[in-house]
Amino acid sequence: MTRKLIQAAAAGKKAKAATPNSRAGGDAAPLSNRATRAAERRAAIVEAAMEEFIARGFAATRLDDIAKRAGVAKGTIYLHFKDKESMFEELVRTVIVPVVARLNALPPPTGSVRDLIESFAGNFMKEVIGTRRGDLVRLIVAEGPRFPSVADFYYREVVSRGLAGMRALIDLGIARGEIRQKNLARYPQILIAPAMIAVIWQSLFQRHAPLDAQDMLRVHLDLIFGERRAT
Amino acid sequence: MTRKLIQAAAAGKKAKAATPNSRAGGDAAPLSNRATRAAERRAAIVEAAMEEFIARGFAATRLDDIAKRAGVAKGTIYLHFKDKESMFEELVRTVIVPVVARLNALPPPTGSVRDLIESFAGNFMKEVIGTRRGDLVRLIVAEGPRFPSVADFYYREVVSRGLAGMRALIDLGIARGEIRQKNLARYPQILIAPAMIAVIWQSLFQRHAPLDAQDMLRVHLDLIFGERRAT
DNA sequence: AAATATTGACTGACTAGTCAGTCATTGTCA
DNA sequence: TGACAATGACTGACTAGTCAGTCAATATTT
Repeated sequence: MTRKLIQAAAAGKKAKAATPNSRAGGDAAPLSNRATRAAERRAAIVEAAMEEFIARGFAATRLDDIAKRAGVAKGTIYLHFKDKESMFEELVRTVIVPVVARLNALPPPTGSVRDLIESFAGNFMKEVIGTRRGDLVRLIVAEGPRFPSVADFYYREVVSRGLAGMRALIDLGIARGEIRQKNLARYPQILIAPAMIAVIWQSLFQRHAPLDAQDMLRVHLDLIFGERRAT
Repeated sequence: MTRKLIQAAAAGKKAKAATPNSRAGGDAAPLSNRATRAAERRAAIVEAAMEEFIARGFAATRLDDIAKRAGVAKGTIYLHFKDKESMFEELVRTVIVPVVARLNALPPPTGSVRDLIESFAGNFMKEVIGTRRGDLVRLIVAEGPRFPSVADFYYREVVSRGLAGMRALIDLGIARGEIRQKNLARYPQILIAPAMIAVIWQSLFQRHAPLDAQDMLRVHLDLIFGERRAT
């Protein structure tokens, strides 16, 4: 009997939740399609899981909390993921993949290398630092050692590609005479370093001393390209 | 009977360890066997706890494992620390404090600023990157958001001091004409950034692509001070 | 009605923290 | 000095609670 009441409540909740269908996609279709529905569920779980993992770390995150946040029963999670661990791994993949895709959609290389890098990095700052994505990076740094497969994946898909891209830009800059330091091409990490610092700073020390990442980046680029003449 | 063996072993250990009484205070005070022993225990617990926390993170670390590694019963931990959480916090303090102390023991500023920074950073690399201390930094990055008091402490004792020191050096470099970029003084983080990257790289990606931190540092300094003439 | 999807109560393994008891060490007294 | 008492550091079995993962019951879709 307790069961019945609970079920009724659950049913009510579901019915209610089904109406305000404010999904990202604007289609008014009833979504009675089972597959669509399942995909939505999965997306909700991924979203909720990311939130929780970022806030508490892998070990301290409870599946019950993820389920509650996703508006789903715990069992449902196991319809989509084998266990907590592989959920974490798949989650990182799921979130990272579209980022990689966008990286691959290269903007046409026009203008000076400095402008290219500045606009690219500026975009990066805006979309990563201080956002959920930035927190994800910190999460990977935090849990990487215990999830080699995650670290591997991240290295392969993001780090190595990102560095390769940076290296190409640096080579271009060197060829065009914009960059003096030829050795820089050996360490594209140096180009990225301030951005990484900003990500970490944001989540650890922002409250103590706010950091203007954009401005820091500009100073860093001045170091590489030489001081800029008046804008 | 098991008990007897353990006790005997402990006694033996104590006798051996009691001799090299290298306390900070130089007083030859007796330090009654008992107190010495307790201090040793505490040190063993701290050491073991650091190892475990670094390897597994805060939440996934079992006190039983720490106790076992320290050669101590679980209850003993609670004679030294209030609970797991405050153990973690105190542990970070305990390990960091001597580092800060050494930072404060400034080396006399002789030679060029570049040499100063290079030797300082070189030392840093050797003592931090790829060592337990480096792992501790990563641990702080990982757990910081969930332990504000740890992040606060680390910021106050290490980050702010380190940055202030760097800023002083940069100012000196600017005054002496070794550094062109005046704005660099506003972001000493840029000076530190490659070192942080190296710490993180070491623990996440070393296996995929080894990173010569020393060399990277050199390139980075070339960026700041200008390319170096032949060594 | 059958097939499929979802639920959430339940289980069992695991662990932070406790505490009554032990015993080496230290202190006291003859 | 040697015998005895007091101390408190240390132990580890135990408690109380947590949480990942399961599955029979229920709901929904076809």
